[in-house]
Amino acid sequence: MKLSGTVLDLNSTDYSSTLDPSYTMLEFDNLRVFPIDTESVIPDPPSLLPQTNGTVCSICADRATGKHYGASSCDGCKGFFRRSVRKNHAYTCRFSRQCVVDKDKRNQCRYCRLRKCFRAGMRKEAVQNERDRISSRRGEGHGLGTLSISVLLQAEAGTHQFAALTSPMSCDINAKKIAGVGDVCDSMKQQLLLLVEWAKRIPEFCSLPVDDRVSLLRAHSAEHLILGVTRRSLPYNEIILLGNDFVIPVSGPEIEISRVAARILEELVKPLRELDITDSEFACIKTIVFFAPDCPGLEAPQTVRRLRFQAQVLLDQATCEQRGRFGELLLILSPLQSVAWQMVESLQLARILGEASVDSLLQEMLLGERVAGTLEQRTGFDQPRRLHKSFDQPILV
Amino acid sequence: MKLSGTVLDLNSTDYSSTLDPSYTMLEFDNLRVFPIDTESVIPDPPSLLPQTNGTVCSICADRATGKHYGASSCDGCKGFFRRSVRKNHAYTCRFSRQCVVDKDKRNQCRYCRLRKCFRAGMRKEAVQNERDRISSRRGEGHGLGTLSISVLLQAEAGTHQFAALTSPMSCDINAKKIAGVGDVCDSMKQQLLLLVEWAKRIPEFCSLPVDDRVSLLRAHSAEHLILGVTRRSLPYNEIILLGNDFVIPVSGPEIEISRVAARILEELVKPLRELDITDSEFACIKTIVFFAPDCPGLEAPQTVRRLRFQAQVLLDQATCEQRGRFGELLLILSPLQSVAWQMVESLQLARILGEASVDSLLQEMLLGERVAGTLEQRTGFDQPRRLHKSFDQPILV
DNA sequence: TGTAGTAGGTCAAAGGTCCT
DNA sequence: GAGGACCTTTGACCTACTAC
Repeated sequence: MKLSGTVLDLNSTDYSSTLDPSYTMLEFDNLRVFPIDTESVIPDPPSLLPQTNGTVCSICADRATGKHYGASSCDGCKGFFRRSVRKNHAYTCRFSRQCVVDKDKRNQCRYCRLRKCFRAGMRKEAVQNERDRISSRRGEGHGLGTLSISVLLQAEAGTHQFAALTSPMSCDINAKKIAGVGDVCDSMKQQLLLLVEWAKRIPEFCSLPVDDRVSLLRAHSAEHLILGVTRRSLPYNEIILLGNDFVIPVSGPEIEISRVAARILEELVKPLRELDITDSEFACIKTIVFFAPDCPGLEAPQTVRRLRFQAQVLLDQATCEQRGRFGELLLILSPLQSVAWQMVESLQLARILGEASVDSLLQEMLLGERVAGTLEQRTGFDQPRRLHKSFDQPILV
Repeated sequence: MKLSGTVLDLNSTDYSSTLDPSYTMLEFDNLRVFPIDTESVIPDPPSLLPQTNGTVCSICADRATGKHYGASSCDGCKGFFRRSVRKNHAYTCRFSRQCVVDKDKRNQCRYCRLRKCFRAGMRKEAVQNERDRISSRRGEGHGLGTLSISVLLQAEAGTHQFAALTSPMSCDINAKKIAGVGDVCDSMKQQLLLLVEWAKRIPEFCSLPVDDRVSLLRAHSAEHLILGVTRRSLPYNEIILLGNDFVIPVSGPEIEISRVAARILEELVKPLRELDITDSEFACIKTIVFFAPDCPGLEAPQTVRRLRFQAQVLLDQATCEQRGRFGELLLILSPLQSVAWQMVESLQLARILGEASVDSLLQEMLLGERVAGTLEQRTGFDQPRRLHKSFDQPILV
């Protein structure tokens, strides 16, 4: 820590641009409490202020001495990361894994500091063995698998963009309308189409036989709906937020719907919020759910199994060696499956009672009923098929 | 952290910025502002101190262990200064603030000792905030984790012994009889009672509130049945082996039953055989399934969640760092849950069709129907309850 | 051949631990 | 609870290797 580093350094840089915005926001919000009006506080000589992102440690906001292990950081965080990785340290947080990591407090919780190192982009592979050098610098594509975090994150981002065009979300949570049964069905339909869009952005999916593509899309679509609504609802306690900007309160007028909403909040939102799940982790989980090798009628189950294997190894990496975290995330899949089934049952009931008019897409994907060619039509999968009989090339954008 | 300040900093006139004005330091402050004795303004020159400079504590003349907080000092004075500053101690001198501070008498007046620390050049700014705990030394008993592999293996072994007494198994697989619906129900009942025996052998289970014990036993009993039959059937390809020595072939006379058997073989036995699952891993998985924190109506869900966490960390350890193995094992839980549900549905159907006479224990544990006191009666959980109203001690052997 | 960038290493002086 | 002998961690500063 150099002398010039003061609290005022915090003013100078837009941290959110250098860090994954999904996790530390809370901490940074806290930090920003003081410095919003910089001009009025002290007119610092420009020379003392870090000019670029590169001069600030993305872990603790101390002055950075360069890029280390993949993240711009100070010597302290650099040394801390190296020691932690070399000695294979397993720290535990004495609090609730939400400790603030800044220049002053960085030594107060090693668990949270190490987590922040990983999240800022430090990679343990970059720490070398004692007394030896890595020969090839640019060896970035580590691993056997073809799936990569970046592909998954891009697929996610692309789909979100796509969704933003379709249905813009309002800002004020209190202004949102409570969903009726019809709104829920609309949202589900919309989200299922987004799932197809998402899948199309994964090259490994596109290389599968067309029948397997359809099978996978149908197999766990309900879980994907629940997963999506869970992610969207992470900030809330009493409501879940649908993709079409409607909300479902836990104590709403539709008993059956609210029951599912309550389970989503209790069994999924709550634990995931406590874990403070990252975007990468979410992307991996979605992929793990998607590539379901037990899906009935699969032509290439071993390929799907291999893809799921890659995805779970990616998730393991994404959890940054935090003791128990990988397991806790995978264990979310059980309640996810359970809640998804309850949702499907509710939908079925609603249809029987005549409360909901179930679209043929919902019928095929969620209720598992064959409606001739629905999925193929909606997704454009059938077109190339007409062209050549044994089509198995990537089709889509 | 670079300590740019030198001993000479004490000469600076702005005492208020370096000294806490609230208590003892204020007096020292005053001493400097109105110097009664001029020596006290500047740190004692090393030459005036007894013996050689670096090896002697400038406060008490004990052997120094280095420079601490700006003054060459012994560990005692170092620790004393840190504690005093951290805790903001305000000492007072019982005499006339002229106490001798040497190795023998340094503990006789804390006021004079602290004053001498400051005068020797120690600066309170050099004392940092509290850090994270190290706990590398004594605390290997990792306080939280009570669950251990050996307890789980013993519970397993004990239950198997118990089972061997009840129903001995024949050796020749070809000699075994094909199970009818009644045999299946008998086997399930027997296995459920064994599940209770197993649970009783886990002290952490016995320490739970009695209602939670009952809830956990009911919650995932179907999965435990499937898990048991999976393990028993690991050597086979075309049949599953029940606990009462009957078998179910995948192509048997009972279509509904065989369908479940086929899924068990395909989705559970096959992948677990490929992984060559060990006893320890199996024991952990069983425990993970058992301690289900989302189980409805739990009094102590956090305790159950902690136990499951311990179990999954144990499983992680049991996989011996083999890349991807832990994830593959946890991902078995999805088909396990799915197959278990299908089994329950089949059972329900069989009961409705009058094919099976479902015992009240099965009814309560598998079908989730409340049959007054069945579980409590069968498992002996009610006896102590009758004895005292608010019973919550471990009951069983 | 130099220089920027980022690995690796060192050790004084912080920290914490735990028995007395 | 405080003292202090003893051990761990931190981080400022340094060297070394590689790519341009």
